[in-house]
Amino acid sequence: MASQVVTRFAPSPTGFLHIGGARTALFNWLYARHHGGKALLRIEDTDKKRSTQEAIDAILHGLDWLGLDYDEAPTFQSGRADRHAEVAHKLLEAGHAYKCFATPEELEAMRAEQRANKQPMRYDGRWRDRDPSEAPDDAPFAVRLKTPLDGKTTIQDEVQGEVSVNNAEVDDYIILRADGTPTYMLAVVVDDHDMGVTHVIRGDDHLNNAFRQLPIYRAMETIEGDWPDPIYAHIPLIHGADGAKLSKRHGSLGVEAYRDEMGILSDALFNYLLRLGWGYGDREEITRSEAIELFDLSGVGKSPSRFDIKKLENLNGHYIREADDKTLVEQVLGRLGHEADASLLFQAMPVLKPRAKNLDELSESAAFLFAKRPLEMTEKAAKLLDDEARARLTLVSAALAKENDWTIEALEATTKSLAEEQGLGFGKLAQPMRAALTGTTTSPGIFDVLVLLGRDEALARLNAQAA
RNA sequence: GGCCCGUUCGUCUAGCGGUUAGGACGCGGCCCUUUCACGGCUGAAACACGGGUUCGAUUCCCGUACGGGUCACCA
Repeated sequence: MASQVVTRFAPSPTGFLHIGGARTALFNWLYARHHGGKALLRIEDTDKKRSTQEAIDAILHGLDWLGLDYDEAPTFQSGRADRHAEVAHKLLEAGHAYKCFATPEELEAMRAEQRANKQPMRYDGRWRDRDPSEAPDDAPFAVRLKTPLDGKTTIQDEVQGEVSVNNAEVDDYIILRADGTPTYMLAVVVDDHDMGVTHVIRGDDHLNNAFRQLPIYRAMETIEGDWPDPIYAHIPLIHGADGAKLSKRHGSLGVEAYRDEMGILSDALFNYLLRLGWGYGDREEITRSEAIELFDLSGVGKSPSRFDIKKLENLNGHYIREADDKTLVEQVLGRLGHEADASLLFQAMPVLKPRAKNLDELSESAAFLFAKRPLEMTEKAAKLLDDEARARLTLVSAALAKENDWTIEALEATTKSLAEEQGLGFGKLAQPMRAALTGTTTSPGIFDVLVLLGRDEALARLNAQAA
């Protein structure tokens, strides 16, 4: 029986869930869901100095907002140090690891010399074959993995293809520190094994680590068996618009910043991240369920991709148009910063939402509904309301005041016949109306505005600007 | 510096030996139109460079250049 697919997302809680991490999480989640396997989450919080509870919460909330759920409670790496040490000791006993008594100062001197001689900076194996009895009594020691000296290791990466590294490139790195705590390299392997992870999908900044981690699997396989190599998939990193590594300055914000500050919808970010570095023919707009159905590692590109906010916003506009009005009303209400009439907003939503590419724009476009007289005018609107325009508003106001049927159809008929009667282009009436009614020069159709505002408010706003 | 990875329009990508090199975002034009969007049509825009292999290379191989990643008792 083929083993079930198990993937994991393993962030270090040293900051928010940024775009790159979110995409790694997404690909892991999609791969598991596509194959009917398990998606797991592991918090790599072994660096106590840099890990914070705030970061853990931010990551959890970010994943939740994106709609990525996990099949088991998160594993906290910090709670598994004993198990990691246990494996380290098994490796030690079996001769796959050894005690290194070199001091940090000694190692730094070694590296300085290598640097000076332009040699690769690697541990030189000085304690690899030395008898521990040569060490001073009670001297502290770290445990190093005894990695193969020659030959080469090749992996079949699901994204990068066949990748080989000469074993000589991999030095005997530390798996257990002098204080007995495990290093990242050991912890990852032990946790992945214990969690039953079959597919390690991670950023390609870890590609070299595969060749460091594999020797642990192979050693443990010989010791106790049932430590098969995982399948690796190293996905390219995301770069900023300028091609440089993503930083806070250009796009590597936490996902909650996209939600709160930029008014991006979860569905839009999900879709955007999916298409960044992955393609499926001509498909652009892809729903969550389609994504699960279509996603595969073979569609992941090998080159880094740049973050493009314009495309995200375009997609966001699409999802705003698709979103149901009730949800959008809730979102906008939270952004308006004042008490607003939810039912009026709901009524207006169908004509508001096709015009917005993010929730801020949507909220701004709704502001005129709740504005108090006298309306604040934008510069353009004020300029538009010259004496002639005000005179026209008087005519419009008078004509509309006689209108009993306050519907789009009736108002349009009345206004258009007035324009014809006066020998005016319709725009000569509509633009001043828009300015008077909304205080701006852009809005939904003018008759939609009239109806949404209601007879009394609409006439009052028109009269306020009429000559 | 050693090692590893990458390179199709500005950006995201399709392509998997023979295509007028396709789509999307963005940009220009036109249409729709009361504004702004939406929508429709349309235009400009790419195989990094040099060698091979081959009847034929965007596609396969090797270099070069340019990007990126990684080399801790961090993760």
